[in-house]
Amino acid sequence: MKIATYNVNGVIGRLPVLLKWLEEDMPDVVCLQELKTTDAKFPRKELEKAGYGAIWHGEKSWNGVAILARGQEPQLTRKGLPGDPDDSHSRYIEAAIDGILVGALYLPNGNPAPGPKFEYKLAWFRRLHDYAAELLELDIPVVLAGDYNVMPTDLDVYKPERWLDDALFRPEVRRAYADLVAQGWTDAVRHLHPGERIYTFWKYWRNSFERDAGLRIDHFLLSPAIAPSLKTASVVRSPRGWEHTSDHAPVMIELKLSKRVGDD
DNA sequence: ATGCCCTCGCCTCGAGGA
Repeated sequence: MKIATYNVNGVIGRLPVLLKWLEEDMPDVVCLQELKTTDAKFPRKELEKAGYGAIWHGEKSWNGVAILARGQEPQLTRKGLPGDPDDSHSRYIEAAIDGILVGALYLPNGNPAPGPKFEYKLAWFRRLHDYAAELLELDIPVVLAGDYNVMPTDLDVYKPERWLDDALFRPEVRRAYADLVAQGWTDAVRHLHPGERIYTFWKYWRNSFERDAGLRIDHFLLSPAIAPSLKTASVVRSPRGWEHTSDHAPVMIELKLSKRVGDD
C-alpha cells in the first residue's frame, strides 16, 4: 500500500499537476494540504473520474485538507483537531482506510515569530501532542501525515544558520516535534534514511529546486502498530519540476501489510 | 535588512506562505 502526502498549494489551480501525478504513481491513499478553496468548489468529480474517493475540509482562500483513496471512499472519522472550539482553520481531517487510521494535517506556519501567529502554532502543536497521545493509546495502525511546517534537525535545512529565528525552525518548534515523536511515533522518512539530506519543499524563488536549496517539512509519523510494515519512504521529486507546480513535492511511503482474513 | 515567486480574491494590489 502506497500512502502519500502532498501540499498542493491550491487544489484548483494545481488540478492538472495533481491528476498527472496520480495517474503516474497511483498512490492508494493521498493526504492533501493547502486546498485553498471552499468545500463547494472541491474538485470531487475530477478526482472521482481519476478513480479516487475523497473527503475534504475546505476553507475560502487558505488552508484546507483532504484525504483521497483509490477505488474506495475514505471513512471519515474526524474533521478538525480537538482542543479548541474557537479554532476555525481547516487543518485536520481523518479517515479509516483498509484498517488504518489516516490523519492528514496542515500545521500552522507561525511566522512572524515571536507574535500571535507563532503562539497559535505552538498552541496547535500542543493540541496535536495531546490528541496524538490519545491515538497511541488505541494501539491501532495510525498514520499522521502532512505538512508539519517544522524542520526537525539541521539535516533537514539547506542552510540552518539562516533559519534559526524562523517559525519553522525555532527551538520551541523543533522541541515540540521531538516531544511528539518521543511519544512513540516513527518518522518514516528519517527512520529509513538516517543521515541523508532529504527535502520536500523548495521556494519558488531563486531557482531553489535546481540548486536543491530546500527544507524537509512534510512528514509521516507511524504508530507502533504499523511502523514494522514500513518498507520504503521517499520524496517524489519529478512533479516539483513540472510547469505550474506546487512548491512542495509529494512524499510517499510503502507499507507491506499482513494479510487479513478475506483478503485476496 | 529585505526582496526574490506564487496563490487566492475579486479586481490589478494585498495577504499569506515558508
